[in-house]
Amino acid sequence: MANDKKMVEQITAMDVDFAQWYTDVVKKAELVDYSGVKGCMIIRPYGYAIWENIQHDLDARFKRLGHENVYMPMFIPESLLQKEKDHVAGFAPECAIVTIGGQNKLAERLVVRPTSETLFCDHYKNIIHSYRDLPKLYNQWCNVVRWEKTTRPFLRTSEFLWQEGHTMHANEEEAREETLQMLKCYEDFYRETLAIPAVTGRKTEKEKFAGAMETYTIEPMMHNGVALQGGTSHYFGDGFCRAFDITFTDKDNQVRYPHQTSWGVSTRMIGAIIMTHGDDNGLILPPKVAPIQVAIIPVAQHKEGVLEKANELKNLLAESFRVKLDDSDNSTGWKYSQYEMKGVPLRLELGPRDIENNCCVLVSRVSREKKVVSLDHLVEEVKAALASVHDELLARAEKNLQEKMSIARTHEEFLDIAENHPGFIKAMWCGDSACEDQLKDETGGVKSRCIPFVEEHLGDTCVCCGKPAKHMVVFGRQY
RNA sequence: CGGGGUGUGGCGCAGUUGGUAGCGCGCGACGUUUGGGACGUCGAUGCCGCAGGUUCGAAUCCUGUCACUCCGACCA
Repeated sequence: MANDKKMVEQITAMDVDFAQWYTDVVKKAELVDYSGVKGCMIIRPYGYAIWENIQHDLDARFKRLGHENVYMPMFIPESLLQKEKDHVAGFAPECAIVTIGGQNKLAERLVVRPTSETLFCDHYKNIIHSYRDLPKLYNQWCNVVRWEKTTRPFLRTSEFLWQEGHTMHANEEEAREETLQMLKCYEDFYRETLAIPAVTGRKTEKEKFAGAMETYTIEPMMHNGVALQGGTSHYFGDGFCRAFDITFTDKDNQVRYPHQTSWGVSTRMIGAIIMTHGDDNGLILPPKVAPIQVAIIPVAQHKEGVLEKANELKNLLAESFRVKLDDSDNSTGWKYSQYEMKGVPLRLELGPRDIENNCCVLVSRVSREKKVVSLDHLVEEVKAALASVHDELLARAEKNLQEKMSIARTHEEFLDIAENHPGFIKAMWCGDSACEDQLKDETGGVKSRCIPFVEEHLGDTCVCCGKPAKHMVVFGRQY
């Protein structure tokens, strides 16, 4: 049995065509189907179950930090969206707008929410009056619509599912703290739950969210070296509050504007999982979000006692794990491939020989090595095997991130790396967005990802213009 | 928004100089199989993207239109 042999012919190899590989995996693993509306995807049960697991984990993290869930309308009156000028300028080009209700033309057009800052502000205006009303720590799970020109399942879709946290604070310090805390929350989630390492930091002026004073971002690197903006956390200052006239009376009897944050992650994370962990045999799911953690495959299931024993193991394991016993009449080989394609982290094979010896075979999706284990300590063995899958995935992704991280000290070096070495590039930068534009033009799409929290001193001058450098920036192409 | 490509059973495709639609996979039944995508027999499935036109006759030729897709540009 050759481990390096590609077992699944329906999936295009990564090296041949990464984009096609991605599309194949998304379809063959039954995560999505295309719908009749451009850019809108049907998230199938297996894909949606991943999202549900993500939600459960993240939601618990948010609540532990004191946040409450709410639900806002999906329609925003156009005038409301226009209250904050930077915000509307950023989103206007990609809004879907409802103009007819029933049979009648609407008096005011309704924008299908691309994000809900304005709705939250409109509501906060009514419920925030005193410092005693602060902080307000709200979150909502919902869908949003952004009319994208080019779309790809999970990575960029016209409609997507996400969570958006919107908080209000009595002062700047507290709001800034919240902004950073939530980015840290995302970073922990990415590592601990998705097994994905990432670069984190602050967006440059040019890449900031429309209307924000600061945007912080988490930027994981995909297997092919391309970045994915994996989540953002924004500090707004009091800009929206001034535009929406939200005020409160502080302890000292002074009327003040609250300070605001928002933060969000979306179904795009599923795209990050696919492109970070997947291989030529298909998807590999981090155990903590895998809808099926253990697939039990009976061997020679028609033989006396095999299915009975398999069911017994299923019931035992189901107390601690998400388990599926496949007793369909597909061949065992077909089942092996099927669950590998769908990224199930652990396979358990059980046949007559195993039953005779009171053991079974565990196969990790990452290494595809078979390990014979005794049935006496099965729960512990499975637990350890799943933990090891998580660790291996994280280690592998970290290795990829390090290997594809380059340093550019000169302009020529930057262009050479951009051309010949896929991945992130660390370089010094003067702070002028003209240099960002120039580098992007010259390289055909390499943009600043962020100014990392921990900067290194790589030199004194900007990699683009040669003027004194202000920051170290991580650059890269993005999805 | 510019440039290219593709629309034919569920999926992937073939279809010659116009003659009334085929293959593989999948699907269903039965039988044999079962430790890395098994095999045989039988069977079901088509407004050939849509609308016009040419013609005795159009999947095929002409015009228009719509959708999808890839590469740019734009964008979280």
